[in-house]
Parts: sequence; structure tokens; C-alpha cells
Amino acid sequence: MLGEKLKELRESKGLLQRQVAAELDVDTAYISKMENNDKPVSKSYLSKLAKLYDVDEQELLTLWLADKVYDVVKDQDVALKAMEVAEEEIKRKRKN
Amino acid sequence: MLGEKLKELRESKGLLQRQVAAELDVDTAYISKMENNDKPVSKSYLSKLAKLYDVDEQELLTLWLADKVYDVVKDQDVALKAMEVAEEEIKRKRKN
DNA sequence: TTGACTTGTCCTATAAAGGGCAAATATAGT
DNA sequence: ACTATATTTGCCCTTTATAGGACAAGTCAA
Repeated sequence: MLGEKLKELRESKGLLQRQVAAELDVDTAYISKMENNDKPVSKSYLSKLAKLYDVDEQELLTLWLADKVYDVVKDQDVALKAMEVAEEEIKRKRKN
Repeated sequence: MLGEKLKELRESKGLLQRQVAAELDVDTAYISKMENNDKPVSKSYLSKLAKLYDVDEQELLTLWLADKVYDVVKDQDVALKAMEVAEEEIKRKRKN
């Protein structure tokens, strides 16, 4: 989810992976893997990416977190129920 | 969430942590920590616990997974949004 | 062919799981 | 108050998993 978004943003900016890699000071292979969900995106790059692509960091952070959640529940057939339960717990804690 | 449930179930069955510990062949301290969310419950104990407490394993599994999800999103202010996104992704994949 | 991207393999460092053990506390009964 | 049992807490340890990459080699498109 974050991967697709990053790729889409990069292309809309007309940037090459090589350029983004240079900006983050990493290998281009790593960029490729991020965009293809082969490797998790390191949280520490989110702010740099947000600036580079000129989007709100919150947006990327949301997708980043959604990926994490997805990784936990995928393949689990009680996934939806579990997420509901967790959601209610979050809301409950927020109230307190 | 799973912890509280386990404690509640154990007490409703009138069992001591010592007895449950013996059943799972672990330290009583570990049982205590599970019930107080100080240590994650090992997934491999769920079926034994379900039988011991005479409940559906799915129920425990759901709470177990909910705990995992909660751990990922807690303290994150985009938690709810991220869960929504992940939820939709799950549903999307299910369709395909 | 060349530049852009992808894929496979490898490595290292960190963290978390899964507990044990001993000591501290809480609680109920006498 | 004293004891005994139940539970909790703190500290420790080992094993396994994952993150976070690098590097080389492969593929794809112009």
C-alpha cells in the first residue's frame, strides 16, 4: 500500500529511483524493494520522502502503519474481527 | 485484552495459576505475566488453554490477534485511520 | 547497448519471544 | 500478629526473527 503510493508519487514527480536513492543515501535496489513491498519502508525515511514528494507526512505515516497492521493480520481468518476488537480498545483508551 | 480474558476464565473455573502452569508446563510467573499483559501469550498455548477453560479457540485467537494489532498501532495518532485502510485492503484481497 | 529497474543472496545489528529463578507482595486463615 | 499459599515483579538468559541494507547479476524498454 505504501509502496504503490511511493512509486506513484515518484513517477508523478518525474524522478528516477536513482535520484531518490541519492536523496536518502541508499542503494537503488532498496528503493525498488520499498516500492514493491519486498522490504518494509524504514520509518525514518518517511519525513524525507514526504518533503521530496511534497505530500503530508501524515499520509505516508498512515499507509506505513496500515502496512504494519496488514502484515499482522493477513492470512488470519479472524482478521476482521480482531481489528474490530483492537479498534474498540483504542477508542476506549482514548476516552480515559 | 487476552490477558484479562484468561484471568477471568481461570477464576470462573476456580483454578490456580499453579495448576494452569502445570498444565502448560511452565512457570507460574509466566502465567501471571500473560494474564497481566506483561508478556505476550505464546500462540502455541491457545489451543490448550481453550480446552482447559472450555471455550472456543477462535475466541482466544481473536483476542490474541487483537492484542498484536493493538501493539502495533497504540501510541500512534493515525491508528484508527491506518486500521481502516488495512481493513479495506483485507476486504479487497478477500474478494479477489 | 545503455540506462532503469528488479531480484536473489548475503550480512550485521537489534529486538523481541519465551521463559526461569528468586525475591517481594498480597491475601486469607488462625 | 503470624503463617502459608497465591500472585506479582524484577532481573536474567538464550534463541529466533526481522530490519536495514549492500552488492552483483538479471531483466526490460528504448
